[in-house]
Amino acid sequence: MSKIELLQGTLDLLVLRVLQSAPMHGFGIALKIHLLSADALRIEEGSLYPALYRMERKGWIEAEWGVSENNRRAKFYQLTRKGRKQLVTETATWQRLTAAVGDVLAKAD
Amino acid sequence: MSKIELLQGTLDLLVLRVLQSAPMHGFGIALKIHLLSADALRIEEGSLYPALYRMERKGWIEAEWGVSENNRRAKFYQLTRKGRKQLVTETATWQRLTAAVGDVLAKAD
DNA sequence: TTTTTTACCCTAGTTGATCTAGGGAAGTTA
DNA sequence: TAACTTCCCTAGATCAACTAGGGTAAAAAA
Repeated sequence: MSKIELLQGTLDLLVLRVLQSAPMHGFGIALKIHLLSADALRIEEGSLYPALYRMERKGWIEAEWGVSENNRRAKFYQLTRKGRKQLVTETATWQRLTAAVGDVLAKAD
Repeated sequence: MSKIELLQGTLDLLVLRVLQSAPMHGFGIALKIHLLSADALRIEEGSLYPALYRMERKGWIEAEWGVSENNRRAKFYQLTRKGRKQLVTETATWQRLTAAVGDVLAKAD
């Protein structure tokens, strides 16, 4: 039995959006999403790291090893130009789909 | 390469909501969602019928064979008490998660 | 100084919803 | 009678997310 803490397909969007504000390491991305969503969204590491690889492979983000605020070894990700474009289209898709679901929920009678 | 026309996890919610207004057969459910969403959501039959079985197996809906408006053999589904409860909780979850994603999108800077 | 905790990264294997790509039957229209 | 529409069904593929681990090194606690 698996808990669903995330609408499937939104993780990429969330990561892209958080990275838009600043380059960040994986652990930090998860933390920030958790905080900004007021505890509503939890990103499991087993979801996050594979997602980061996918996105890197697609050329949306790129990584660089560095040292974190806590003096730990960390991989910092930042958006590429392609990633910025992707963020725009995914945001639009998100708006369109959620609006559509909202319409059905509101008007079904 | 697969097109994503739906946020994963929303199909059950949409079906439950549409059935709340009236019992309906599968084909009609798909049509109604398509119409209400102004063409934004398309339910493939290969997604819909397995979903209906799942939901029937979970006791959220129940089926009865009948005859459609077009004089065709059709299976009419309606919500059970359990299905109505499920609709309430899934609607709440939907609101919570989309609001949370909205927060991240809005406040990430 | 040793132990425990925290911060960070990684991955193999499973699950499960959705899609693809069909097939079939029965009524309607041409 | 052929073509089209409406309606139902299913096997197999895909792929994102989850489970459930493992590892290293710094920091904090004992």
